[in-house]
Amino acid sequence: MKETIRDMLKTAVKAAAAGKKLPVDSIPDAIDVEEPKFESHGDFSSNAAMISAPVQKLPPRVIAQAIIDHIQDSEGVIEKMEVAGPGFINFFIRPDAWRPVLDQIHEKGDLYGSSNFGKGRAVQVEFVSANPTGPLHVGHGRGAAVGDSVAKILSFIGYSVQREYYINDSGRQIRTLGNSVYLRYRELSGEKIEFPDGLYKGDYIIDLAQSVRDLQGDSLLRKPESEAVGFCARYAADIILKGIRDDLAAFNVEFDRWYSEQGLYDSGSVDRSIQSFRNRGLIYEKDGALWFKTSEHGDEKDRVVVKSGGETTYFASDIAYHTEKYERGFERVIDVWGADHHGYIPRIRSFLTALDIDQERFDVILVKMVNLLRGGVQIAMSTRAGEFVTLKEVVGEVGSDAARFIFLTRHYESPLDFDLEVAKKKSNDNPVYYVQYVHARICSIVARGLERGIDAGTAGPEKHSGSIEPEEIRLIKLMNRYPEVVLHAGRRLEPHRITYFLTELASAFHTYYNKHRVLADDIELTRFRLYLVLAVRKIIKNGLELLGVSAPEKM
RNA sequence: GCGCCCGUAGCUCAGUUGGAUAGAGCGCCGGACUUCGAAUCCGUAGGCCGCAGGUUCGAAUCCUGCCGGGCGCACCA
Repeated sequence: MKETIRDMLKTAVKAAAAGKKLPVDSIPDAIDVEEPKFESHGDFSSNAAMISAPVQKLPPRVIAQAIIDHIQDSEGVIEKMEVAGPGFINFFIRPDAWRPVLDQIHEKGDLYGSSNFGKGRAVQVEFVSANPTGPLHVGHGRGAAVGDSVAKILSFIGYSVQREYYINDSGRQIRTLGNSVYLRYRELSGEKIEFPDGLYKGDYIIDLAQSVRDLQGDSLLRKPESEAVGFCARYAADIILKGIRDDLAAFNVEFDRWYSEQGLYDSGSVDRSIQSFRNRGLIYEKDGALWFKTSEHGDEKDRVVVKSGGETTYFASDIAYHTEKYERGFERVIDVWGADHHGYIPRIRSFLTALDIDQERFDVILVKMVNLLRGGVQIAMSTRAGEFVTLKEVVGEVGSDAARFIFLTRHYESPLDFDLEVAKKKSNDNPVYYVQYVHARICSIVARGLERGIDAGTAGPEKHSGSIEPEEIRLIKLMNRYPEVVLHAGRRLEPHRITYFLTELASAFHTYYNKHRVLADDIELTRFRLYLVLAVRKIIKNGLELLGVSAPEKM
């Protein structure tokens, strides 16, 4: 509909110019056709005349009038047009002209809202990527919800998407994990242990130590410490990673690939990467360490890749990893990180510049923290002390749907308060049910219709020529907007836009439902309304799917 | 001290990448179930969009400077 109007504007300007009413026969691409906030401003409004003023060298209102005079409305969708305010052109759509939108929705079905914006380009979304040193907590849950939803949306707008989890399974933290488990293991074997700071203290470490004992008995005590620690590290990381996979599966998040950091070392990829940058003079030696010249490309200082002790840093494998991402053929790479890592961005960006990779091809989604509350009271969390609420516990308590939806109710850059009690509430406090309820309600209506012998599947508008209610037009207008909401959410990588849209659509539906009966006395009217309501159901389901939330038929 | 993010209704937050008169939910108060699901709806109140300048036809949005908050500034991960 918007495009139609845009086209009409272009042709009108050409026609006006041809008739010598305007000096220039084109309009800038920057013009907008938007839905005004106020109904009195029409269904659509354009700033074309104002934007064109500098080009046409005429007052906006004069241009606007000239355009209106030359609008050709071949399809007859416009009821009236007017010049308003400083030079807006307002369009009022004929109520009947909205009906074809319903046909489009039904024709496109599950694909309504999808597009080919991405043109099949390969994009990778890497998210969660939590170290396998402990269970996932709520913060990871938010990252998972955001990453997965972004992936779904991008896929829906025509990208070829791969979801990846980067496993930090090498380096010091894994050794720390091994040490932690090993010490607990010795403790369980009867030794008196002074548990040092800096090790992982959660109860899960003791559980892991116990299962090492169940498996190996006392045998590790007789082995050299490094070997024993190594065993504990590998064993613990495996178990924890398996737990992470399970937790994510319960959260309806699936990855296409689990990428091992250790693999980058084993394959020699890290060494090759370092060597290649060394050859190019981008990595140099100083004070016995190897440094990357990130400062030349925007970082505030150079960064160490290999410490003087010979140990590589996290940045070393990240260089290799991100290089590989592009070598694997991804045109776009999106990393989802916790906001506390934001200082890391210039590092990666400067390295990409060094690689001569266009910055446009790299995005970071920084997800801010989650404040977990219970009944308005904040729950204290400390990863170090091992006191935190896990994702598994939250999903177990409030359910995957509620958790995912709430994680996506805010822009990811905004800190999120997550109240467990609210998440469980079955009321308007809780937007998940508000939206899901629409789906269930419509399913229920359809079922009742069937009882009366009306098959909603064959319902249609064809014979209904009566007038359309304002609440019906409002619903159709909203649904008409859905494709661009999805597109925008995808372009900006902002799933919350879908959440907001669904809430708005749900609200419009509930209002409609309370005012008008779908199963009316008039059979043709009923068929039309079923047709309408089925379209709503389709979009609710589709939108929820993009958020990774189910659309129940009964609640 | 430097960098990034953020200040919008009592609370939690949106605001279509510069549009007309500022938007929701919650909370408060008052209403609506003999008919398709009340997990719903309807109504009222609530605002120097942190402050001060600037850019222009037009600013919550862009620029500068303050004030206030969060985070980051390692041969950490």
